[in-house]
Amino acid sequence: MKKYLHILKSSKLFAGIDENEIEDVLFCLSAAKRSYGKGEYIFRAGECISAVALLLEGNVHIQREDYWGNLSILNKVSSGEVFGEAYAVSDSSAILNNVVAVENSTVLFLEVNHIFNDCKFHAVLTQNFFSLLAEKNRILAQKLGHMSQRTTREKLLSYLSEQSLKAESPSFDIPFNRQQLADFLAVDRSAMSNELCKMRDDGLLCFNRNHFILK
Amino acid sequence: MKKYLHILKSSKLFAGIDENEIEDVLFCLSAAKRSYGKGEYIFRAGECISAVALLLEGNVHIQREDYWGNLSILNKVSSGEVFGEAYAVSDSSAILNNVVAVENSTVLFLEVNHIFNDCKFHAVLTQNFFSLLAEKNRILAQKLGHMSQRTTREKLLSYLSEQSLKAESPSFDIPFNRQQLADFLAVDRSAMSNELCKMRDDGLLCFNRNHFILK
DNA sequence: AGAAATCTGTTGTATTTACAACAAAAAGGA
DNA sequence: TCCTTTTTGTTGTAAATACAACAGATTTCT
Repeated sequence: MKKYLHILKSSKLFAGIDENEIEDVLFCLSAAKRSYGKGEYIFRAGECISAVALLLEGNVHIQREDYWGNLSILNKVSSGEVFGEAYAVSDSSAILNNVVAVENSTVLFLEVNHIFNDCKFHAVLTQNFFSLLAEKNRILAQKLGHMSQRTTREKLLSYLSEQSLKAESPSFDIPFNRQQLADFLAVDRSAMSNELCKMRDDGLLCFNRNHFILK
Repeated sequence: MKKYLHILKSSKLFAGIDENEIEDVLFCLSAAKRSYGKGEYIFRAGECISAVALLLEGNVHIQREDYWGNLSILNKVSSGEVFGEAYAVSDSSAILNNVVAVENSTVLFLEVNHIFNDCKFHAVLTQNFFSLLAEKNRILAQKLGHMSQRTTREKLLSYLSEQSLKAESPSFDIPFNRQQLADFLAVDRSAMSNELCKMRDDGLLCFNRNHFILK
């Protein structure tokens, strides 16, 4: 577990908690670690969960597959980030999406309802968890902003602008390849690829693989 | 304020709090009431807020308007429901969407960060607020599910199925007229209207105004 | 290095959607 | 009630997107 201390220390859930106290918190939250191979499912739609997941290592996608093999990617989770939080609290309903490891990943499960216990870290954990839920909320609202755009070009610009803003630079990498980006924005890959090139011809941006520069 | 006690009592934020204690809680949260006329803005994109809003009366839309007059409705809020919660907690960023009264409305503003104060209701308010944030989260994820559908027909079916499930009946009312539903699903109204009629012809459903029956 | 697999861009066609304009129906106000 | 406004459905055309198929480039694996 020591191996992952730096991840935990810098995760938003453990903000303000001293490094040598983290072990205590993990115990208090009945932490359990598990590893997943590439392509393995961590959660499946329909499940009910009582633990939030903190990604220690790897990358996972929150996604949905329909009968016809269409894939929609709701969100990408990188190491240090938390997922499942909205479905783990108290009386919640079943998960809506599958959660899949897109590469070998290690996950730490934390019994979220234990943070209401009267332990030493109660107050700070509660605050952190609040911020986490609120932030996830804002991320989802932002994604809805992209998805509400009517054309592929507008969706791309909306998404890329956000990424640029997040990177605080017109030059940045995105965490998706073309197929994943298309599944994330709910458009056809080849049509999207085509549109990207048109945007480049129009002088809006340039790109190479997953590196983009907005003009 | 007495006039609205039944709304407060049944709102999720005040769940588990006794009717005669509500006044105390309101005081603790520095409650402030304000009324808005139809079409008036309650919040504007870009603002930073420290109070959550609880709708006492009326209806509001969380929406965005772009340069060309296109409108996107993110969500509808009915009386008793809370909005702005993701942007009011501690260190949050600016609001992304406008919040507009679609009819005459009365709003109660509550200083959300006061629930961390050590008052008598601290624990239950915290729990309630957690559930609220988690639920809003799930609602947004569900809407993303609708918006990820590739065709207008699929979007409609996804949305209407959810409404039917929520009503626990194949027969139900939706809270939008055609234009609003189109703005909610980010499609063209006339094309959507057309698609609805085709779906009726295909025997998938029938409808009259905002009443629908799924087959 | 060489082979296999994956990723990206390109093109043409079919389908879907947006847009605009209008008519009918319903709701609201005087 | 009549008039006005709003809402909904309808149609045709233009534009955008999905779909399929393929070629070149890049990465991965042995």
